[in-house]
Amino acid sequence: MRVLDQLQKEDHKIVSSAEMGRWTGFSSEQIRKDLAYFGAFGTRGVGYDVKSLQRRIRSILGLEGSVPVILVGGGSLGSALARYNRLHQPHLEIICILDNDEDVVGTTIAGIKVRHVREMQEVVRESQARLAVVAVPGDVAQKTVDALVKHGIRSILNFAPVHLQTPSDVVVKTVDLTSQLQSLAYYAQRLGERTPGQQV
Amino acid sequence: MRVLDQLQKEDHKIVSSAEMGRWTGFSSEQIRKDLAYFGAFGTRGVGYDVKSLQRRIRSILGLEGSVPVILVGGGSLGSALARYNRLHQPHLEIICILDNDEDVVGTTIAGIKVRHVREMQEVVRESQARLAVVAVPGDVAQKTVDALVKHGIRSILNFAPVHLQTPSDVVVKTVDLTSQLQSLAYYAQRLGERTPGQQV
DNA sequence: AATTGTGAAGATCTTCACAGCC
DNA sequence: GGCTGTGAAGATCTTCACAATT
Repeated sequence: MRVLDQLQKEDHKIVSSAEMGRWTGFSSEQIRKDLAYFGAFGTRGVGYDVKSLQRRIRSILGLEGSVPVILVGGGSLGSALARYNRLHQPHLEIICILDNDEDVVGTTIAGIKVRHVREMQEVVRESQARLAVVAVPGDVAQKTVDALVKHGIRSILNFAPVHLQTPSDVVVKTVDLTSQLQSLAYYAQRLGERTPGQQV
Repeated sequence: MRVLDQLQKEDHKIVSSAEMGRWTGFSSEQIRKDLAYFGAFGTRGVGYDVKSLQRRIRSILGLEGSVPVILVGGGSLGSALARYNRLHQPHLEIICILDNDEDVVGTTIAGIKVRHVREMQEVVRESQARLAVVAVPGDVAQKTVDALVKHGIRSILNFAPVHLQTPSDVVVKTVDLTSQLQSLAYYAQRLGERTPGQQV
């Protein structure tokens, strides 16, 4: 999606699986297999039409129209995410920030209203959001996620450093920044050793 | 590591692979296989000694003493990362922030000095850092990484939304927040379907 | 001539199941 | 009795290689 958006901006009409491979680090076969899984999108001997592929992937991802996202946690990480302007792209919209700190509730971060966590149910209902970003401390993350799931959230991007339990129809993706850095420390110490794949 | 630190804080002496599995979402076999790869750390019939396992993993990861980390990019994401206190844990230390904005250079973010990117070589040499975090705009990320590698950085945590080219002995881990959310949108739209694994 | 879409082969990762040890 | 460490089996993922198509 990212590569297609870029190519479209640069007015490229056609792109091959090999080119997409170069821009993403995947092999061309992998690109073709993954796209073919959802249908035949390309033209043999030619490649893929940038605009039409972009439209079809967007539709597969469910990124048509405006997709509402709820952000829970208005601390330093939460507000950075709210300000992170790449998240303010046409199809994803952080519609509300929920926090439990009365001093923050009522204010605005990056133009987004901060409301109290206790209004979660209302906010989910009003917005029909199915997607949430969790940026709360680890010790309240499970509780937060349980509440989100109860009110209808189906997918969660979690920045709290804990493994979350959810029903099998709710998808959680945890991004633990400290763990990421710690695992990179392993490679940083092993100087001189050369291994084939480097993008971890 | 995260789980072991927690268990140690709670004064647990012994932990089994099954318990670690519950805390991380991995199967107990997976935990045992992964640990066994580095040696026999447990005691049959008993489990793993929390403190000694913690020490051994810390040593394997190269997290003994203080590991210096350079952060490039003092924008909203960069400074949020600097302020993110879980990264200020005993063994990882962000020793410097590099930026190209003269207005930010010379200031301090979360107690960390901001210096100009042109001082990169000096900063790497002084600190002997091998680890860097890249939080710069996508269009300058490759250039930034090339410079970091040239000056001796071996592992990079990249938040720029681009695939980076590096020599095979340099490890890059890219965290593209927008892509993460976009892929979660896919699962959010598929209501009602139940699939076995949910932690993506 | 070029590039997709895809079976088949190959490689890798995960789970099973149990011997070995405390 | 309980839990680790690990070969073997099973499952999944990736690459190869080429027919199909423009």
